[in-house]
Amino acid sequence: MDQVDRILAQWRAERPELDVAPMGTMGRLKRLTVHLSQEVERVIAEHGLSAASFDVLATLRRSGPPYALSPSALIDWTMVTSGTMTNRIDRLEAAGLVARTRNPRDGRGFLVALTEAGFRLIDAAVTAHVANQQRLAAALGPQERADLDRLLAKWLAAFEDPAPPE
Amino acid sequence: MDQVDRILAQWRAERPELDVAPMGTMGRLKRLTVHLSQEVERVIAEHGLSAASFDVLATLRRSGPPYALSPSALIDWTMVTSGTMTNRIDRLEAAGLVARTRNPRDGRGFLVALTEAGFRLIDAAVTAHVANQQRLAAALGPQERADLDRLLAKWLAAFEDPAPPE
DNA sequence: TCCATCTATCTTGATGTCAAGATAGATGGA
DNA sequence: TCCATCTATCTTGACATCAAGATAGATGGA
Repeated sequence: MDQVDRILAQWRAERPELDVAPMGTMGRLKRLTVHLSQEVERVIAEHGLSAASFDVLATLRRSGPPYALSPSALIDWTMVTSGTMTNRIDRLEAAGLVARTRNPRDGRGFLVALTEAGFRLIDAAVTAHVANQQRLAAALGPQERADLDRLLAKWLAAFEDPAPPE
Repeated sequence: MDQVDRILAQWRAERPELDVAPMGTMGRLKRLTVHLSQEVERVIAEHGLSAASFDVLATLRRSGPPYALSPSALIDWTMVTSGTMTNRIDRLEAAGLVARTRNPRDGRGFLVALTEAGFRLIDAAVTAHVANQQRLAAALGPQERADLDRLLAKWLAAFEDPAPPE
């Protein structure tokens, strides 16, 4: 009997004709995401980063040399709108962690590149982040983690096209 | 090979010493939550509500007669801070969907009650919302949904105390 | 070459959120 | 009764986000 069970019990008393089983699963998904995000953001904040900044820096870092992508490519990887990405890049640029350069192939666009400081910071932050994720995942056993991963992947496939973003 | 798989492949190429399996599961969890939230908010918006407003109205509705709770109780149910809840109540009050009354038992506090209009609106919105959730959950079979629910509940138990919020 | 159209990015305005602190009333022990 | 302390709620200021629209450069066909 967790918080979600209590919510479902209230609905069954007030609106017994509704089938609230999917609400239970989606409620657990949402609440779990909130709790995990709070833990993840705590560790990221220890490196002076917000989740939004970490997201962009990590995307650039894992893209490999020369650690530079267009704002459009960053948008495709991160599930945010163009306005949000402009704002994220502005803040990272002001912090000296990325630099905008004109895209030589397209005068409308830019390339956003990690600076030396940005590279060092995200490399250290990612190491701590991955260790933190392992700690959080330890609440489930190896088989359970594999089962969960498979189920999430199947559900996610209902939304995400198999084509790569770039 | 979904978007998360592509992200993991990049990390394995750039930082092969990191174990990114938990990152994969948590990434799927996060992305799935974003997609599901977008779908859920679309239907809620058809009733003129934001997810934040829906959340408060639904909490009041399922609490049963007299459909009134203190801001503190609403905070406990909804995982937001007191400042956020003040803002939510202000907007709902301005829209005529809830009313604040002094808490007769505690002069510091209030009771937030559904108005007649708020009750009618949330009852209609919840009906559509539950149908929408069933549609979204249909991407998995009955056994898969049950398995997923169990795994999420187990992980969630690492964060949520078994004690009720009120 | 020109221009209609498309695309990449940025701007604007409104929401929603949190952390930290302020305020006012409740509470219990001396 | 009084007061130190606790608690419920609100306020403030900073971010983050989105939708819609603006701007400037790219592109292809006439």
